[in-house]
Amino acid sequence: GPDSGGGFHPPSQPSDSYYQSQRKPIYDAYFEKLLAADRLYKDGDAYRFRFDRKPITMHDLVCGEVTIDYRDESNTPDMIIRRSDGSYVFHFVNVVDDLEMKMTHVIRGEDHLMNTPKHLQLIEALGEQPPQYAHIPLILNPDGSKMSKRDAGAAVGDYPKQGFLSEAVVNFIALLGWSSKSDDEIFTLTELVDRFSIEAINRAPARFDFEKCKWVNQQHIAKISTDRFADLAKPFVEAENLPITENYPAVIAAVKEKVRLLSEVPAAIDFLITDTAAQDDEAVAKAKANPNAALLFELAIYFEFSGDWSADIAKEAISSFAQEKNVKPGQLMFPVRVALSGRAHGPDLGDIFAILGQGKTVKRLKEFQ
RNA sequence: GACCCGUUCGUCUAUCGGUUAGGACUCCAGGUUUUCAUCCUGGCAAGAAGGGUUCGACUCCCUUACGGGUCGCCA
Repeated sequence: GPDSGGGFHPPSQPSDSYYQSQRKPIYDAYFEKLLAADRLYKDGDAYRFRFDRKPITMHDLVCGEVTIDYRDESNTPDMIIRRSDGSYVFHFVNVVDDLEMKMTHVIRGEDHLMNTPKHLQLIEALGEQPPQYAHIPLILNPDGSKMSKRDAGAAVGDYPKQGFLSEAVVNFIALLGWSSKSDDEIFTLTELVDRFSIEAINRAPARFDFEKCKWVNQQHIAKISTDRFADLAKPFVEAENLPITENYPAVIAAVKEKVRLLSEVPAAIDFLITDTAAQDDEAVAKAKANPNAALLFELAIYFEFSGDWSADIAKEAISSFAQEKNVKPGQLMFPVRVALSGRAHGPDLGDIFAILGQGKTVKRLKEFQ
């Protein structure tokens, strides 16, 4: 339908003209009203609305009192409201729809601020009462330039694709130009609804900070259940052609607090579910240079003859083995981690032991030469 | 160009005439965690500039600079 809340859909979408054709009788009626009030005049086959030549003051909930002087005709030429082809322009259908729907508040981007006196004039000419307006600041690119539709972060549909949670995105965007006036920043949707107020919105445009957006996302991931996290992460895992094994729940639980984006999940778990995961060459080289790397084969044997197998048992085994060899367990853990995962960072070592199982743990330790 | 709106750490922000200008993200340094991460502590870092008003200004006023928005038979 007509866009009253910012430019999110492309111009001349078929649905728009279809929508307008359905509602044409309604628009025609309002058009007749203006015609009868002698506020319209022809310009070719189109119709222009004659503005009242006086200062128009709006009382914006965010911007406060703003006055535009319509006596200056050069800056405010009478506007077309009906095109030569009989269709109505945005300003007109927008006003009529808001009136018809009995809108009480119109909250939209600041790019519409200068349109508002036009709408106010239309509403006054129609003898109706205007809604309350709130014009919120626009969001800028990280470098301060204006954000256009193609810029990163502009399309809300891109966030899920990049691995953001919807509630995290809502939370982060709310923080752009608005503050709870407290030190709290992470809010669920209901908390946000509870705390948000138009009065607390700033007037200056804010820049989009991708890093903080990711941090907010991480905070929300930490808050959701492991089950929901597993469901949300699944499409990303499948997109990387990784199998959803029966130990997927355990695998996913091991990395829940380690990722900031859902899209980071595949790379965080691949070594747990396949044997062909890419390795971090730098970490591998560093681990091999570690003096304790020479002990890994022996540790593998030690593990191999351990009767039972669990995260705790394996950790215990490392401790006692380290004691035998007179090294600190902590120093043994880095090369073990790299031998098992191929990288320097990852899940808790106990989780890795448990998920990989005794066989794979022993095998990877032995092969790490 | 005209007309609107704006300007506090790199970024998001608190402050509604009197504060060592606070918090968050990022970064750095410690600490906890036998590992990774989390977490905790500390650190770096700000009132665009110039004039006023005032006992006193980030806060009020003016000018300049800079940024954003709007000036369509687009939405």
